[in-house]
Amino acid sequence: MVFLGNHAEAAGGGRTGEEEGRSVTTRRDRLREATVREISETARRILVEHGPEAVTLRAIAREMGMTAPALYRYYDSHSELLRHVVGDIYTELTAELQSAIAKVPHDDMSGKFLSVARQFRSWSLGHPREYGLLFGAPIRGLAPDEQADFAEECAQQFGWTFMSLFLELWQKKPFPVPPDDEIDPGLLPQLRRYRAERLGVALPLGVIQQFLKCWVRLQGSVSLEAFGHLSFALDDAAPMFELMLQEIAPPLGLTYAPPAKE
Amino acid sequence: MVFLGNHAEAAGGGRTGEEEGRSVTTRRDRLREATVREISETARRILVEHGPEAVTLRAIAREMGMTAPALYRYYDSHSELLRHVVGDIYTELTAELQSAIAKVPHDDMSGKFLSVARQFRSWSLGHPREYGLLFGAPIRGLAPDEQADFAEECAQQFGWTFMSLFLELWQKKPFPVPPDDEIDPGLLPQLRRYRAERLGVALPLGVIQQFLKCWVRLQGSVSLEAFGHLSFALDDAAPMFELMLQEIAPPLGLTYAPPAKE
DNA sequence: CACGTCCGTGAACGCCGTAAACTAGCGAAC
DNA sequence: GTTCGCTAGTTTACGGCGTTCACGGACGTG
Repeated sequence: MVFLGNHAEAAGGGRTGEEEGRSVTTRRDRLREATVREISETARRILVEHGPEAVTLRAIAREMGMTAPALYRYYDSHSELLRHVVGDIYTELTAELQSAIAKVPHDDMSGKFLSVARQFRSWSLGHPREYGLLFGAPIRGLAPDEQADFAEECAQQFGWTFMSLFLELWQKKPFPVPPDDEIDPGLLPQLRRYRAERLGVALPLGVIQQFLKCWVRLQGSVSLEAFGHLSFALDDAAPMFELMLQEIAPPLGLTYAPPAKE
Repeated sequence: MVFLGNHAEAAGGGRTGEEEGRSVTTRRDRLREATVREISETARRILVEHGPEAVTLRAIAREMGMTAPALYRYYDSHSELLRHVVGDIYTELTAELQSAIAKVPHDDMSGKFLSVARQFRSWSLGHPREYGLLFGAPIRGLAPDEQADFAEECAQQFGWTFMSLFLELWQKKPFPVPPDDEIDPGLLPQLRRYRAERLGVALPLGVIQQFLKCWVRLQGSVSLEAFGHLSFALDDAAPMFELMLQEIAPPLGLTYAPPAKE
């Protein structure tokens, strides 16, 4: 599996001419890395302050005191730059979720589950522009290149955060899952494939089905709320979210507890 | 309440100089209306064939054998044109859902419910670009003007399709709903406001809560699938959708039935 | 010192939305 | 029946966009 704990690496793509192996951090490389970081941060700031359509090469460069073509020294295109920003955001989100898990006592699985779910929601509502970029309609900087796409990799890391919590949950205290012969025959091969290709661990397909059911409810709720598609009726959908958590928890052998008042 | 059955009206905004009341369909008006329709259709076609970012004024005009500034005779801006396209799509979607309801025997509420849910999903998967425009991250042609926004009006009509089915369902055969004092106190005033401002009918708040719960699951599932956020694990999420319907139906007093094989 | 590599600029191309000035033609009024 | 006003369209133009290219200057290394 992918599963890398740290995320500050894989920066330079290995231009020609280096002799492999030794001190890769020449002075130039350090400057370059700093610039790359500044580009991402600037793009992110423009995204937050002025919306996704304002994240143009010229605006980023202007903000940095450069001209637009200079950015081509760092990214091949506007799309690629955006994809890296997306990757960074995924990584940040993943870190926030991990930290939400870590804040809970190690054996309190119910607490971990509720904590990560609530943190996902609150991050999403607190970063609507970023959320839209990550989970909105797949339009702009799309077209994942044939190469290992940076954003895609970070997205998998993000997904793995939930999946691994789910695995831990089932391994520590198995909850009832449907046997294979009660699972929709059209779903079985897909679950099998997912288990083989992405998980690579032996576990009942019913666990994966249960995971997907929960995931759909969780991200479905968050998406609707973050995109404003519940505001036709509600200003604050938090109670609906908690209601969903109340429904989701028991079948997983978890006990619901209301959020700690701050 | 709004509730207008037909939707082919309210075209001309009533320019100055007419003497009110009589034959509003002068020859010029007819031509103009035809052009307006052609603009929408062209924009829609470009959207479907080349994606949302290709729907530019110049592209639409080019396709119609005109120049871009001519379109300003019909719409004040690119955004306003897009909002009208959005409205048209909402209207089409609403019609499809209504027809899905109408295809089912009048007293078969379970059938109606399942039919409209499945039709919503299949329309969404069959029209991903349109779906993204309607329900994606709120970015592009946004900013609903102070005036009665056309797209917004069509969206409400769309929402009403589900809400009215739900109402009919509850009126014909009431299902159990939580009493007011079991509803989250933070949710109560919101439900009350929604009932007063948008529904204007007397019904228990628990019904509205139940409606919202169902709506979140339904549109949440469809959104995730239509935006490709389930493809990390599944090629075909239909079984997951059916699983959700199986869970949703009983609490509403409905009996699930698998989709008719075509 | 000389060289190559990298970072950045400026100008340019073809898109885009939009504004303004202008024109051909229709419909109605004198 | 001519005239007039309104309408639907054009051309031109401006600024901003992504992107390409030719150029220069700075840096690190031999």
